[in-house]
Amino acid sequence: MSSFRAQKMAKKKQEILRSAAAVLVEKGYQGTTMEEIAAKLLMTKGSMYYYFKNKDDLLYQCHLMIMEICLDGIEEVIDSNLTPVEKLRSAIKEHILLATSEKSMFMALSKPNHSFSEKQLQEVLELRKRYSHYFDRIIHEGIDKQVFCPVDVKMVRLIILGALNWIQEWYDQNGPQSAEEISEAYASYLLKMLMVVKG
Amino acid sequence: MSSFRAQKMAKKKQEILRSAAAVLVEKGYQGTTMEEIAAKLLMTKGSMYYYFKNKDDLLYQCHLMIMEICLDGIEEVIDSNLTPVEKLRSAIKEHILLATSEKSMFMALSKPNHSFSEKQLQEVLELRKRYSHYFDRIIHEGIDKQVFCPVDVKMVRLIILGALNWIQEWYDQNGPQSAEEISEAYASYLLKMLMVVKG
DNA sequence: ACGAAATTTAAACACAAGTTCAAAAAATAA
DNA sequence: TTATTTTTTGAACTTGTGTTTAAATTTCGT
Repeated sequence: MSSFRAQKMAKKKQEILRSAAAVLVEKGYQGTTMEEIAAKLLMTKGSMYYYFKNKDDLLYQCHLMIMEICLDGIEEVIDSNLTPVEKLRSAIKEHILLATSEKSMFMALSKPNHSFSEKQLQEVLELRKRYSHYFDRIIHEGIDKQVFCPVDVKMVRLIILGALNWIQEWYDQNGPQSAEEISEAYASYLLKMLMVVKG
Repeated sequence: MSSFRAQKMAKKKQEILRSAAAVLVEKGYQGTTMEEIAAKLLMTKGSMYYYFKNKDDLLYQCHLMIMEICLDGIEEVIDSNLTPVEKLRSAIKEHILLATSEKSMFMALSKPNHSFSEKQLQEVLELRKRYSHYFDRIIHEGIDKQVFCPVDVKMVRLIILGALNWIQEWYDQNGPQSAEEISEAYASYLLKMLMVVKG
């Protein structure tokens, strides 16, 4: 019955979340204003409160949405039949494409500064941990199959994700190199870090 | 004569800048308040204005100070007689030590969002470019001497600095691994990315 | 110790941004 | 069309924070 209404509301929520994500990534948590989020959609800030309890709630759900997209991407890679090398390459490329095009990543909530409730914070941290864990699994698999040399998995994962996440700091849509080129280069250089030296 | 007074004033400015840098790194630009900076020094926010024109001026000079420390560190490395490998290792370790102990890096002003004047912004960007350039020089030197394999220097530098800068997002003073251990690991893994494969 | 200069304070002000709300407008069902 | 429900609006309220300022306090040379 009212599923039509419900759908419409859900769609509007999505729009708002997308707009919020864009501002969030560009301006950071403190710099994101309800007004700017609304303005992008030709709405007034007051009407945001019809869809979300408050700013924190909005930005929290924004994080959930972003993380969900990321997780969907890497889970597809994990479940594929690719070799560890190709899995890692895919995961890296996927991450970069998301970070540059979709322009949203877990960056904004880097440090747990926000006024998120403890429950919200734990949820976001949990999703992030799950994402990191998938990278660890790929690396482990590679080591087991002896296509990657034995390394401190956590350290290498931190290096990789650090390098990837930093891209948003300098990436420019109109810059000389496309996201595609960047991701190719990043994947090959980062993989080299893990390659066994064939004598 | 009054150089005593001047010195005292300079010292106080330094203290304020240090306090500001700490808050800045932790809270980000928008999250940094004059009150918090002052509170750390048992001062009132009003007295900050005796030393700095306004918040922007303070945070701008804060950036200059941070960049100067970074540049001093890497210039010492550049001018040394170390091999390219050791130079890069030193630069990486120096950067990590600064980022974790001194806890200040160019992070905070990542994207040019702020209300900095155009002149201030250009100055900060210029210093940052200089810092990046030193890394490029080391990598180039290694390639020329054939201890590093030929790579896209800019890309590799972005990967390295990205990985390093991201450390502040997760580093915890009381965590299991010391900054020293982290820097050792990072240096060795990142260098592997550049090593020529000896057949 | 005295007076001038330097420094700090606390209160006041301005303004931006999150939030609330009653009324208006739009959408929908009858 | 009319009545009811949903959605949007715009203004008002609140709070936090940057900034100013006059007065109080401290510092320091003589």
